[in-house]
Amino acid sequence: MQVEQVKKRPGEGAQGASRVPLYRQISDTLLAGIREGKFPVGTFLPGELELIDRFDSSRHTIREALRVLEDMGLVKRQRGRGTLVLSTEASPAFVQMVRSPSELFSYPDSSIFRLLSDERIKANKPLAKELGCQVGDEWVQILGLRTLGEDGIPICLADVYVIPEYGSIAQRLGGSSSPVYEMIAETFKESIENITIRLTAGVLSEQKAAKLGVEPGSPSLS
Amino acid sequence: MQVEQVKKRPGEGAQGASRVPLYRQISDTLLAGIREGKFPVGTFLPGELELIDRFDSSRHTIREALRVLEDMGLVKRQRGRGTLVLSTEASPAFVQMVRSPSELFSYPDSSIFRLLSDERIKANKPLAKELGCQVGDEWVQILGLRTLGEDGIPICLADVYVIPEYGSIAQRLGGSSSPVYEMIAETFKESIENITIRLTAGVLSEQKAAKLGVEPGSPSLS
DNA sequence: CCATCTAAAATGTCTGGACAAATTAAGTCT
DNA sequence: AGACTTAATTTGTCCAGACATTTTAGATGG
Repeated sequence: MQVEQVKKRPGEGAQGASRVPLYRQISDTLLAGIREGKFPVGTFLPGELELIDRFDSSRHTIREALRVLEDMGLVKRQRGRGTLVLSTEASPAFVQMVRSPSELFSYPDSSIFRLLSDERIKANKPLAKELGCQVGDEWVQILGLRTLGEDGIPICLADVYVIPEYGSIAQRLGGSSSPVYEMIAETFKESIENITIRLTAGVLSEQKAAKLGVEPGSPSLS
Repeated sequence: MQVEQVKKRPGEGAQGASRVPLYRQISDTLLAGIREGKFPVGTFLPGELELIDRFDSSRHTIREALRVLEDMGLVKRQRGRGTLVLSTEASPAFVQMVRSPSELFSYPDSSIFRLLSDERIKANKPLAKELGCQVGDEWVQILGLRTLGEDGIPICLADVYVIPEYGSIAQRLGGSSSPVYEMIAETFKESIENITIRLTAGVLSEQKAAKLGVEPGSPSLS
């Protein structure tokens, strides 16, 4: 039905570019401007109306782009005033979360972990064999990449498969007592030992888990 | 067209209540519903269209409300699927987690982690693309499988790639202060947040690390 | 000169509508 | 039964307009 579609005008250049949302392109442009010094820290970004004119887009899109910068902590928006540039570097969300007093700055470990994907998949043959399960079983695949610094080199790629049912348990653990995490982590570390790796993973239950009626507290996972 | 707008309550009646934006009221209502169990964790919230009908507002407003919940880490939105309820509590739960001293009561979590393989490989094309490195770069692939009980069903397969150089640093970290682990763990969790996953990874020095002679104290990784 | 008022500017909130893209489930064909 | 196609559902992106609220600066009047 809607196949014919006029393709709108944004796609005129290249559909490759259209894969990146407009508001993203705009936020990237503004971000570059901030880093280049076009919009120094302490000054105000152009108003929304001017940005609308400059990027030839709707206000909603402009605001979406500005929201990206705001979420990054680069700007602060104030009604009646404007969009104030706060910083040129994105402050990783964890910075303000780490309320630990000292051990924070002890290491200039500016590694950043970025979640690549998080999706339910069904085990194909090779994966099923590796996991020792049946083909078609559902798993939750978590893909994450840890990089060093901003554009830094990649350090670690984590590819983890978790069964959905396990999610409910993990959720319970996370909800009530985190020390369990600690313990599991230690368990993990213990078992590996010679690698000094710690890992704990849990995924929240999806409707699947709800359907199965896995009540928290029932150790009847086996 | 904009039909005169019914003036809603902002006018003169209750300006106190009018201070709360509509999308905020909606998000609060949904939040209450989540906490009350109307939308259990693991299920999906009503679709946007239904919410539009239920709250008699525009889609933009509904989406704004859902964005609030998303930013709180309570729900996760996925195109084509819906809005999944992840948790009933916002993230602050993890704050006190790190500090909890002990109480590592034993949990009937008889999961066992078994190391499957641990070998150096060279990135092929797909892996290189995923890692964002060049083909041929060396990595250490760690394969582990976590099973439940002895012969139990598999629960989690971990496939981690770590650069050899990073191993030395991990060793340094692990050797001296564990708080760093804490921090990294927290970082990780924070970045993922909506999945309640924590992960830290490091690799003990192998002969390789020894050969490289990476002295502890040299932060010259970058 | 100073207080007050007014108007302009800027972001916040809200309503319409339309198409795009991803997911899922149903259906069809082999 | 299994693979492929189709259609329906759902969120993502984008546009155009309107009014509200806050802030700032200018104008006014004492």
